[in-house]
Amino acid sequence: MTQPRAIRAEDKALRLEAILDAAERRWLARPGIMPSMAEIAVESGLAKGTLYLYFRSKEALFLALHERHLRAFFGRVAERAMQERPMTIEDMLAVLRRFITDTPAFLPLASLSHGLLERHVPLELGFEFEQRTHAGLNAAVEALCPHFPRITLGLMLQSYGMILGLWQLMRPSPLKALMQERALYCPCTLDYLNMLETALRALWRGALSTETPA
Amino acid sequence: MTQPRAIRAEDKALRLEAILDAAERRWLARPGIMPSMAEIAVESGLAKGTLYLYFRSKEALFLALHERHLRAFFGRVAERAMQERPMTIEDMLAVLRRFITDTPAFLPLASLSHGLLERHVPLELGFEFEQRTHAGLNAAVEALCPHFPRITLGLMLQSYGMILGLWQLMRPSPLKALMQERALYCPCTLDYLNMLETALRALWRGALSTETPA
Amino acid sequence: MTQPRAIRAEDKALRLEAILDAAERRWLARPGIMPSMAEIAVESGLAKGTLYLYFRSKEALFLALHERHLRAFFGRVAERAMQERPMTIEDMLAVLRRFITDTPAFLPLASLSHGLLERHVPLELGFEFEQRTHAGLNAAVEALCPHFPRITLGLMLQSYGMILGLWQLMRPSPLKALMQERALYCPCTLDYLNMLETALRALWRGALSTETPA
Amino acid sequence: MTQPRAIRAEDKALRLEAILDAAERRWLARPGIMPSMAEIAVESGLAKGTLYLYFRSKEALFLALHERHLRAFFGRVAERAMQERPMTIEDMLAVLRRFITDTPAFLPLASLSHGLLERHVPLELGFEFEQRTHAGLNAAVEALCPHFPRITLGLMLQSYGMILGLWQLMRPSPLKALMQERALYCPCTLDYLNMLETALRALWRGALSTETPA
DNA sequence: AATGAATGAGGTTTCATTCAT
DNA sequence: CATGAATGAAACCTCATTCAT
Repeated sequence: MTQPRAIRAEDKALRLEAILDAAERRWLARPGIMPSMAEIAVESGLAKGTLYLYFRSKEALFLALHERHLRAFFGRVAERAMQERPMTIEDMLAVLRRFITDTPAFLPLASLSHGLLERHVPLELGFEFEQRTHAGLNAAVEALCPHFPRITLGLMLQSYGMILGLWQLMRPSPLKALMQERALYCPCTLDYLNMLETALRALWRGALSTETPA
Repeated sequence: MTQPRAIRAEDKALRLEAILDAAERRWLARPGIMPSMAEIAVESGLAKGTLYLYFRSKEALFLALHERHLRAFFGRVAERAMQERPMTIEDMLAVLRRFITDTPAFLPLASLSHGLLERHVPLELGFEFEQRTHAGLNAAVEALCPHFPRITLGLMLQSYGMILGLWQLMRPSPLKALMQERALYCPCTLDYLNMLETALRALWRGALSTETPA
Repeated sequence: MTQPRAIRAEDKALRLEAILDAAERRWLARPGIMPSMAEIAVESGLAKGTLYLYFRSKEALFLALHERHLRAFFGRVAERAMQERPMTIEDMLAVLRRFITDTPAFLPLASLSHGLLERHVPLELGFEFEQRTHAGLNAAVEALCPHFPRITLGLMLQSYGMILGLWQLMRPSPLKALMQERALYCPCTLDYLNMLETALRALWRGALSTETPA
Repeated sequence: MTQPRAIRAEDKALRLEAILDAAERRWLARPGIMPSMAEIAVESGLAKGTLYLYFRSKEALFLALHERHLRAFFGRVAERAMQERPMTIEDMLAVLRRFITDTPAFLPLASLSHGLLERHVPLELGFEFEQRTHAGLNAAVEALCPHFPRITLGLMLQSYGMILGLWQLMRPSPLKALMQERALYCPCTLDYLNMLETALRALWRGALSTETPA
């Protein structure tokens, strides 16, 4: 009933990850519905109070989960960028598509994270999150520089914005299913990933093309 | 204490708008925090129950408010497009910037609308909303066609996604203020409107440029 | 849209009955759920406010409906009692069974009437109801006297109590269906009408038998 | 402000009973009016949320209270039946009268329980309640068998129906007081307990008498 | 007489968080 | 460290009734 105590820092880190795993599983079980702390506690086999030993608040927990996603994504980008063979926009899109497909919890959680979490998290906690994220983003940009000399932090931010915003407009939902059924939209608009790639292709082409106008 | 009765359909429409006005004021008073129905009732000088004569639920009320925003925006676009003189991307961006500036409640509410409302609103209600919105969007696209022959519904959707997503990343907040203070980001990232225009310029240039690759 | 005005007392009485009819229809549409005044208004084709011209309150309306039922029952009893041929307990039970079957709204409404209505109805209104009911009951007892010389007001009251109480214990309901499905009760307990007749037979035999003990 | 924690199962059972006690006190304070959960919380010295740790819903709470009553009654019956000396109908009635007098909350709550609770309680919860009650009833019948060889489950049900139904017709109320004042009824009808005993005597005599007719 | 727009009280339940054990 | 019992704020919506038209 009572879990063994995590004494060493190493064990604590493992337990923290286990909690995040549990939260992610519950999140995916009912996408878009924030699981309650009680739910996460049951899923992780710990008591509610124990969660608060590892996270100051529910928001902090989910912010950490989101950060884990971002870290994983930056990692994948850097990994690909490190390889010898040159990268094209299509390569970049492939990495993105792969990540989104592998990490189904990423997009719905990201929507929430930027929409709600930042507001309800102590300033200092949010600041540290942003700092770490920014560092990771910078590293990714630097890694990409050899492949896309004209890349900027701004373009990355814009791309992320597109990823998020388009998701909110096109995420699968009963309503979307109904609309498709009644043939309201042209087929293309119903496939988030394709639409996203089209958009990012245009965005990057427009941003990276040499003949930048005024 | 008791408000005069709205008997004629005309008066009812006015009262409905007045309720939306009240909701918008409360929304702006504490941006990002959904006001309670009690709050809106006080602000509008009506009783709580009366609000439910005009809106089936709280979500329906806010969805209507969002729809009013969208209608207004489409109206402005169409208005400009109807004029004789040709439009450039910059003209389009000017209309957008103007609208965002004039309608401070638009962006925060739009974030919520697509994030939450569709989930909590009866399917049929959501469907009608989408249908009307889609009609307005189509009208806007058609009005813009003479100016941007290569414009598509998809590009409009992508642009809206960028508007939304970027807002969530860059909306002003105490955290953003703190980050600026500590000089974490380059100045440009702190100005949502500039960043948005840069992004849309790139996106539209990439999408509308004649040398569209595969 | 606006109904013709009921000016003559006769027309008013008709309209009053029409309202009761509407209430009974709605009551039967969802047995056991008190319809709202709005519902009754729609069903009767009148406006909510109009109902209050005919009944002081919702409770008064349903009390009137219940009284109509009782009056009908007493009428049937008297009608049978007036006939030449002698009556047995079985004849009495047949009248009762017939009435219950013909008037499905009677029992559920009676349960409510005695449970709730008397409490929420102005004393004077309740008093008048009781007075009229008592008169009808007395008349029924007198009509039955030739057939059952030992009959008393008390026995009638006890019988009515049995009708009501047993109904509450045995009324059909999803729970009862589930219990039957799982064979919890012996079959006999599941048939209200049979159980009631068994009970009343015993009650009347015990009460009317000549060898009344101390 | 914060109550001591009930950690052991034993303490929890005590607290559960304490909540039922509080509910019963509030119920008696305004007979027939269901106290709100807030009221019960105050009376029990606990927080509202704590009540929900012990009962799934308000209805479940009152159903448990009713069940406690029934259990107590069956207990008393069994206790008397276990004694050596033979039982007569009058002994049975004495037990009943004693219980009703000792447990003033029983009858009003029983009326509600069968009228409303079963409808608003999840089927499974209601089923378990019925099952337990049925077991208790069976035990009582078996205990009574030596004294009343012809006793049946049906007779017990009929008796309970009479207890309930007659209560609803004769429960004390301002209206009843008014009627008595105006001498509308003969005195006997105003005394529930006497009327009930008369009725049950007749019922049992009729049901248990050897000369059962067709 | 008829209408129906406006009123506003009323109560259940959830769940993040705390802290005694 | 771990537990889980206790807390209590927060907000929606219904619907009987009134009364201006």
